[in-house]
Amino acid sequence: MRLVIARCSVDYVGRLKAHLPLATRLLLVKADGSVLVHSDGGSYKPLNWMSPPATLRVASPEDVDLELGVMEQWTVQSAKTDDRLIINIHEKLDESSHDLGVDPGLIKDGVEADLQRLLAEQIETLGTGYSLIRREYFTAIGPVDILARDAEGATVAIELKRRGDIDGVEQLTRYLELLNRDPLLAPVRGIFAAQQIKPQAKVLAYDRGIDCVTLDYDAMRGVDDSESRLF
Amino acid sequence: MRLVIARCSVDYVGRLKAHLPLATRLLLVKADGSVLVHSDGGSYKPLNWMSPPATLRVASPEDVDLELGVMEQWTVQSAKTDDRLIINIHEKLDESSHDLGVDPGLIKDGVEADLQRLLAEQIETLGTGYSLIRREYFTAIGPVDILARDAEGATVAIELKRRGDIDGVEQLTRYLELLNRDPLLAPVRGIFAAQQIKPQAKVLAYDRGIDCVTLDYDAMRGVDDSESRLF
DNA sequence: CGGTTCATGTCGCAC
DNA sequence: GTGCGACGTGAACCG
Repeated sequence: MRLVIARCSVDYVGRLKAHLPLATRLLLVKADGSVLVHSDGGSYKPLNWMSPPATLRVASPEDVDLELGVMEQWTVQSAKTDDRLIINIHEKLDESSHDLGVDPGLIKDGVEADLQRLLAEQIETLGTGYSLIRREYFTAIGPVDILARDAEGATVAIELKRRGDIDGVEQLTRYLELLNRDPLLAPVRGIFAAQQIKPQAKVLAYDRGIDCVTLDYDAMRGVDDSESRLF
Repeated sequence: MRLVIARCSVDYVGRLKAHLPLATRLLLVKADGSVLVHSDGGSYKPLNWMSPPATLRVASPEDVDLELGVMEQWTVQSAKTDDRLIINIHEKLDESSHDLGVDPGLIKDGVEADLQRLLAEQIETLGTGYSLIRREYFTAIGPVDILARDAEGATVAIELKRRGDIDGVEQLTRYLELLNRDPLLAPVRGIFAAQQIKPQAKVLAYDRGIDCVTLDYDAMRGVDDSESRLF
């Protein structure tokens, strides 16, 4: 990993065009040729960047650029697409290089997959008498997160989200339309389950006869035995 | 901006939990208190991070951590939420600090707004005799990108995307349903216009009587006079 | 390799 | 501040 603090301007040409005027920034060159241009604010997203795999070519500036004060020109070329990043360096304020080795990677807990596993194990959270048919019930247009049976024996399709948005309701609607064409399953009800559900997603859901359920992940994990996987 | 190369382990607790085992990484502390943990690979997304506003507190490790080899413990606390990042530093390999100043920011060209402006100016791209009614035609469920009239005088609702996906078709469908309830406008046709349209989005669109149009941004910009805004 | 869906999405704009 | 949609979305998973 190479770190350069430099006064530079940056141009990106690819899926769109973008330009960064002359200013002091951090240039981060990773081992795979990717480059990140960071300012001292914003969040984790760089001002501009090139994704790996890419190659960095360093060149002396053309005369016209030289006169504008460019001391070095970097061209970062994507190996797969014709995306290109051009960095005109006017002044290098600091530079260092470090060997970091391969990272063991991130371990996560609490993503949708965890939520799905917990809800499948605790399907009675939705109501007394509910039983699981199966997770990831496959249809022609994609898998339904959970298929269950309610106390009356009716089939229930459950769409699960961490954050319940209008998209999720549309998705569940498409599944329900398809599932209800199957005489062995029909009639199929829908439940939209999420940790948070946006008001208008709720409105749309109820308008289509879909029930909404807000899930408490911590409570559900508390019930589960294997709660302490991470620590 | 502060840069530290350190052997460290990282734990995040917030919307989910995440853990990074001990390894050598770059720790980047920005002026607004945000922290980025980068490895020497992956892409521009850090392995872990804390978004601003946040505060970094440096503490001596507890005895139990000290015995495990921790020389310094960073706690990065989000100012708005109770998200927290804990970085156990075992060894600092390098450290530097730089004053970057405020960045003038990124200038973009070629995003959906540019596409919309160009299509509105060149509405005849869609067919002879087309005329613009207005951009961002407001409805109760949101603005229709472009409302136009075709050669026969029929109203046309145009949904514009850079990448045409199934979502866009759903969105346009909702608009059409609503617009067709208005006797002054009905009947309203739909056109789904994008730089690229996915095959199944096309299938869904045609199934609903929506036409698809693929747009050539470079050609449209070429027609436009004010092509050289960026360079 | 393409298709689909999730995300600690982030970001910017309009209300 | 909040809601909403675009994004060079990126990243993971699955065929």
